[in-house]
Amino acid sequence: MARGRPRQFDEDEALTGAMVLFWEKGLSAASLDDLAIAMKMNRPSIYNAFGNKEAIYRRSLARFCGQLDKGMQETINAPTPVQVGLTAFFDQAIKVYCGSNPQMGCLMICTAPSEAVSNPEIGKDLEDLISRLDAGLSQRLERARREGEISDVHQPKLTAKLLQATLQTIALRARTGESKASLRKLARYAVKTLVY
Amino acid sequence: MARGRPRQFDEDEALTGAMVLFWEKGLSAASLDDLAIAMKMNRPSIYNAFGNKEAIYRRSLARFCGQLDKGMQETINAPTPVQVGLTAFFDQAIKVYCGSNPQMGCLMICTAPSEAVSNPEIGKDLEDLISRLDAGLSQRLERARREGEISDVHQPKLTAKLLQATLQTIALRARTGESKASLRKLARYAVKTLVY
DNA sequence: TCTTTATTGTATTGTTTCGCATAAAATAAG
DNA sequence: CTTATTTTATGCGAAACAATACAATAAAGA
Repeated sequence: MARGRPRQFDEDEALTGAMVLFWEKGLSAASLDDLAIAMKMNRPSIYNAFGNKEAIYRRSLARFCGQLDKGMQETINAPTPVQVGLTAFFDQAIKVYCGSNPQMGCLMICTAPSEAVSNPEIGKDLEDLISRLDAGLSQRLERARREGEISDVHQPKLTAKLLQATLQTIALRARTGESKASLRKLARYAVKTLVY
Repeated sequence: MARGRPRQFDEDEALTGAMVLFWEKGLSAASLDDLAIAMKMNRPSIYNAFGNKEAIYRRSLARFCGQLDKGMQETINAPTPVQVGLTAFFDQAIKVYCGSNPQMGCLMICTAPSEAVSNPEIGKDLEDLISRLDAGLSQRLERARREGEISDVHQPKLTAKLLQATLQTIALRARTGESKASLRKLARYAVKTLVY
């Protein structure tokens, strides 16, 4: 098997390169030449292997959000108090948002909205991520309430949205260069204020 | 005075048209042809009167944020209880974010972040708006605390950031088509939960 | 009326863009 | 060794792009 000429690029590495490019520039401002450099491929190979720019962008989104969602499920559903799990989740996100190159924030929150109106599929991708995070957070809060970990006054679905709001402001503030320390402080205050 | 040939375009109307275009598409995805149509001008006149695309985008940001900031100062500093002022501020923002054409959200929050890394001046514009809103909200909360309107447990600067987080999530959710009713419910819950 | 000043519209600049056609290269199967 | 299959690399071409040159136009001032 593997009939023809073997591939010279590593699919995973190429997609990672694409993701980093889009993370920095968004979809519209990234050219195919940028993309070819970032993926270490030439344009025809890109089209052959992955399709056009938009397809690769959406695939980058999917990969990024998959990791984010999975990270959330793991940290907030770990066998720890709900506040500990949430704090761990925020800390993890802050690490990604202020990662290697600071000023990055969240690929989805910082680059998809500007495309979302003229490209409804990207709008749907954004909506889906928001819904999934709402649902995951809300379920964890409901369980915490059932198990008597938090007060009855909470409306889990709305508190979940405020926790996601915290995540989003962290993403946006990271993009403007706010420090990890400041963002961690904000995250801890949010958990303390919203979940008790 | 007004020496030469009179202008055929209305400066204010042209800038409004440009703002609406950028609000929908962001900076990079909007072409000069789009801009010429939106501003009802031809390209040379645009350059002559306003400079290049980026300059017009940043001017649109400034105008939009000026209105937002002014609206906030007026509503939250009105002679009403702090919760009432905050609710009015959110309601006003929701009206703008879900205005004429729904799915718009906030010009700054939804379009500037994607440009902020490759264009530091836009990053600065974003940072400045966030700072101004933080400051305005924080000052109002401090006054409320001094005047015994809210509890001593609050840290005004951090609570202000969570209120802005609420504003930002409203902007992002509006961009994905979430309904006014749902956003208003979220805003009311945020005020109730964060400011007491 | 003639000059000066400013805006308009046409037309064109050179560049960048995307997507693809084509041929060479490299491997597996027959 | 030959054929079939797949990826690579050069590079093309049409379209879109940002930005400007230039002449025509329209008003104010002298």
